[in-house]
Amino acid sequence: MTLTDEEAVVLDRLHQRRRRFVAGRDLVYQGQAEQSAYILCAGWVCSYKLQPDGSRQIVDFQIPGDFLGLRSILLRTSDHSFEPIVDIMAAEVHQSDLLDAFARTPRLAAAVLWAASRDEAMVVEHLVGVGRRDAEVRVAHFLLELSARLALVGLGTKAGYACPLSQYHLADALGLSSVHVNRVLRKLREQGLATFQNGYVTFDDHEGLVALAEFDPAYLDQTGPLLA
Amino acid sequence: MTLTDEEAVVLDRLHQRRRRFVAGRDLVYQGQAEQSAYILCAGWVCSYKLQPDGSRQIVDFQIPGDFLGLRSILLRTSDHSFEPIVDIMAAEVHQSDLLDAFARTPRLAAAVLWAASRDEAMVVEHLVGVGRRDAEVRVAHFLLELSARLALVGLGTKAGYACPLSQYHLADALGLSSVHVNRVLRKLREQGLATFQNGYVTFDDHEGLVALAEFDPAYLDQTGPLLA
DNA sequence: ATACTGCACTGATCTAAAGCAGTCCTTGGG
DNA sequence: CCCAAGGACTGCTTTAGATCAGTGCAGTAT
Repeated sequence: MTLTDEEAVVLDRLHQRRRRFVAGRDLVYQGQAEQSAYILCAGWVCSYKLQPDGSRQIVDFQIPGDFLGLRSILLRTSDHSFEPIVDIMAAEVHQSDLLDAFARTPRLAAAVLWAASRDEAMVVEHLVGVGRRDAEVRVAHFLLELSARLALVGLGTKAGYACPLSQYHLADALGLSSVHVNRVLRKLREQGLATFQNGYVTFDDHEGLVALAEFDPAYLDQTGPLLA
Repeated sequence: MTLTDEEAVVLDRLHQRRRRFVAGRDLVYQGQAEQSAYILCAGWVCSYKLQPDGSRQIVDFQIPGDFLGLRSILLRTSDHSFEPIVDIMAAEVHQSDLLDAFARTPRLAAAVLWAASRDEAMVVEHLVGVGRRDAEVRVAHFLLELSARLALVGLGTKAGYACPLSQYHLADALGLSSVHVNRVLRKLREQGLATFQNGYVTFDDHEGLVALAEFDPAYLDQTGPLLA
């Protein structure tokens, strides 16, 4: 899909208003003005849902380039919260900006919604995986998943990548206790498959890990939108 | 969002070509012509994903009125399969029809994608629940969820509803073994909360069940699209 | 130099749910 | 009428992972 001039202009305008946020404090609280989304420029964010029982399920991680909170301004079901994992930089997008842009360029609207739908599909993929695999496979798969996503934006290789997540983040994302995550990581390390330490993930045996996780390397081939 | 005449016409044209399918045999195999979606007119369908280990995760159930396979023709990631649970009637929608409709009426495209995104959000909701709750709460919640959806299309009340699902379906949807589903159903029955038997779900104590499941009755308030 | 805090890490115990193995009951076909 | 097949149902055993209750260690504040 190639953009018309007008679409390009509209799209560009969305990238104004950069702001920084500090790690740990939820985005909504910081960016109080209720109805905004963000485009993440630098840093990591996680989107999560609190369960009635107090535990939280991390639904997805956002890395630089990802859209963030799109759904919450489109369907005002303020379903998730967002926590910056490190200090981040993000471009703020007001609801009015977006709706405005959509009204003017419906093709753009379709494209954005398409992208949103695709992301959602990946989340489903992830959650399905979480439900069925056992802890070790889950962790292995997760590390590979992240690796693939990061590689797309040039933030990692087959050897490893920088990763600011704590074991608690892993636990909340994978539906495990942090204790168990720790044990599983040790096991992966002892088996010489992967090392998760000091903010860095190292693939000691990428092949072996892929095999263990039954990871499909075609995982996120970016087939562009059909809405040409 | 009110439709223009053209949009109405285009939308109408999608409802041609009704077909029937028999229970148990996958839709894709029956409707071989690879790129079609369906609008379900009568009957129940489940969409599922096979896991590498052979088990399957039922991701969602479709009831009359639901769109079906939308994603597979929009993002050609043929991610799910569809199995009719009973004999069904569905309107076939070819990929070309839809893309055609979208090109002609972008606002319609946005609306449809919006709906798709909303459905997806509900799936996420469901899967998150599956990951965290224990078996009893999971089953209770599921029965209520279904009830709410069915009530919207006039197929059930607070007293109960007709439900063609087997205990195996429940198991695959909730990520439990059928054995365990059976036990949990017995427990719910013995506690006088709900009865799942002979193709019928009866809420013996709706209040109590809602309490047990921590079910949010505002669950699926249909907030319309903002894309007016 | 000392306390406090957050993260990584460990061992021991407990439990929800899986897996196994089988019965009963209904339905439909030969 | 008998047999086969699928769904519902049960008891027993096993296991993955949670929970509890810590230790060790770095970084920062006092």
